Amino acid sequence: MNKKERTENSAECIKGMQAINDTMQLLSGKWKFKIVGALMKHGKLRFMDLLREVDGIAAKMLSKELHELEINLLVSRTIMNTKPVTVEYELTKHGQTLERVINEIEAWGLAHRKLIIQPMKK
Amino acid sequence: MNKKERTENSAECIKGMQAINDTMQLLSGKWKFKIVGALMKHGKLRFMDLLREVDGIAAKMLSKELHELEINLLVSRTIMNTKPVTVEYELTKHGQTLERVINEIEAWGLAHRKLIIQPMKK
DNA sequence: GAAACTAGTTTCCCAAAGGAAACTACCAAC
DNA sequence: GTTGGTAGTTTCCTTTGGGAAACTAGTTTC
Repeated sequence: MNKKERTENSAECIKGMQAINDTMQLLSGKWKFKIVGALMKHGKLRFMDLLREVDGIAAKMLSKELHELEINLLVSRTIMNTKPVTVEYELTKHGQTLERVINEIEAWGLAHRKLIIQPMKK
Repeated sequence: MNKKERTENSAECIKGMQAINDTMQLLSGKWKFKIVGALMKHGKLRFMDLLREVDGIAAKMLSKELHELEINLLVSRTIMNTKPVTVEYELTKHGQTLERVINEIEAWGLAHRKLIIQPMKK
């Protein structure tokens, strides 16, 4: 490997680390994955639906997390012209691209449970 | 969908959520992904190597995170018979299976940066 | 006009996460 | 015997994350 290749390789490394940071920052915390998961499974959901669907979350946290997801263009927020007003939350097209990531994380978790957690109990 | 199917579907849902929790618990925090990433790229690394390689980490955190990764059988710790003693950390076979997860997270982060972060600057 | 639903916000508090610096302990080289 | 390398641990402190409950505000139904 010559100097140019090493420099490029190092740059790739840093870029990759940065990319991992980007993703994890958007999805860090106790609730983001669960909210995205709920929206992935049900499509559109209103605030109160999410409050019921995401087990254990408080209104404050739901509100805060939805804001952050909206700012990052992963979730859209639509105020409906109903009485009383309802608000629909939905994954954006960009938000839907998280499916592959979430599937991998889920698959690894299942495998880990089979390989490590279950055998430990016996 | 009959009652049995609904029950099974709901059980699948819960299992999937649990799997996501399992994975994220093991890899939560500011440093775990970076440590695993460093070991994935370099193979074996000693404590001081990691301290230098993982940018910004303090000895306390590195020590704590390595313990947790070791307990969860993702990283192995080998004391070498050298003077002064050195310790080699390495991903276990199980730890190496994280590669697909990390690749997806990295790929999504890169795409996100191209789609959302870069255009915002212009 | 009181109760109940919508969608949040605000306040106050606690626990967990994380950082900086000092410290232990062993060994080698100078 | 002092400096410097190995691999950590300990202490003390600040920041962040998160939870419970009360509160705003508009609308509808009884």
